Amino acid sequence: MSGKAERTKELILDRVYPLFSKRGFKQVTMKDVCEVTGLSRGGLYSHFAGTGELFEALLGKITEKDAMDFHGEISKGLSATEILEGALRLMEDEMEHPEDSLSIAMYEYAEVTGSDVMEHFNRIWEEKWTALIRYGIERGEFSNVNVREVVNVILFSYQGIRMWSRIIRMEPETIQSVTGHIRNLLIRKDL
Amino acid sequence: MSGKAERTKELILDRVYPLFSKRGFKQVTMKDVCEVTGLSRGGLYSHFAGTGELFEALLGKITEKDAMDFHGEISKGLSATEILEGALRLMEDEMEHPEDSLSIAMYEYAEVTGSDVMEHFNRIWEEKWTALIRYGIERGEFSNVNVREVVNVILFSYQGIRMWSRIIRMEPETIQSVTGHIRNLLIRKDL
DNA sequence: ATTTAAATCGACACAGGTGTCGAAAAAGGA
DNA sequence: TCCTTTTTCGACACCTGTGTCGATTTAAAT
Repeated sequence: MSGKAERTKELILDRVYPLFSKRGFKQVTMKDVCEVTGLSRGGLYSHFAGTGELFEALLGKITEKDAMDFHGEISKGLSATEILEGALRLMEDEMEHPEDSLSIAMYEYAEVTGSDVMEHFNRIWEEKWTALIRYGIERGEFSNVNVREVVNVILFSYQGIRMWSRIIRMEPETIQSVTGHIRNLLIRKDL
Repeated sequence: MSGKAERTKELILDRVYPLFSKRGFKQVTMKDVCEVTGLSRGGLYSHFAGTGELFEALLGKITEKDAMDFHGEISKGLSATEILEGALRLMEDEMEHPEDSLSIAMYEYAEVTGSDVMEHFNRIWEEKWTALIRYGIERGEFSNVNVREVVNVILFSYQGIRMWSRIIRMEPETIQSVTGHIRNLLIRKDL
């Protein structure tokens, strides 16, 4: 009788996503999960040992769809500038709608459990941006910037905005002024 | 008998600073405060109604010493470059020792209570950096950058690093690569 | 030294979360 | 249909924090 259990697990994971994306990790209790799934405490615990295990399972399910795939896009013959524009648009979307993303929950999860999920994700994004900028410089589309510096600035201002948009009112222009800066840094104007 | 109460309040505020700076806001309980002050629950509550009020009092006491006073420094006849170097060093120090600062606690406090402390502080720093950069441009020391863009990048990457250094291992060079970028952005090399 | 008001104590009731367990219900193979 | 195994239920005991309050101690004015 394995079918039922699997289906229930799927149901739980589906229902629980908005909970974590909107509230973060710490603010989600098993009681909330009960309400949103219609299951009882006992029913829940026979699938997941707690919110930690639940969130890990959710992460495992989500991680696969990887939003920004430079290498794939490069091989599709896109220019560095085109890829950059796509990436910046993605960043803007996520920064303007932080409630749809698990980033904050991941941050809190890492904070609470000491897990290294964030180091993992951070490294992935670092590598991707590094690859993109190198590619753009090689092709002569981008200025010859210090790659390490610019990558760090991109990643940290991105993360800074994400965290801060939770607690201070953030105008879209503020976000766009940062992505605009990145664009100006990279794209050569002397062509 | 007003003297005693005042002294006890001072004692509490002194003892409680490291608690908030090291653990943030949410992770500090009245029990912790009891331990660190030697007072009992009742004794504490007759001074502060809870960790919220306690933290607010701490903020009020701290706010006065304002680390970065551009206008004062400008009137002392310092060059924009000198002020910038001082500010960057301050940023580096705080980013390398986040456990000595109340920033994280303030962030969490704002998150939990919906208070606008952070908006306030954010605006202050925004104004100060704006003033500094304009000053540097006027004096011909800084490049003619887009002020708004650069100020936002500075503030957000600063805040991003501060948040993230809590959960991922952060090399000093990483931090320096960001302050280095700011320096390169601003200081003219064509002189 | 006495008195009075302020400051402190610590036991208490409460709130909201956790994880458990035996009993009940549902699923699906025979 | 019946019987076994899986799944689900919800009451339970526990934990950790909160804020309160009458009793007690301490400070300082007279």
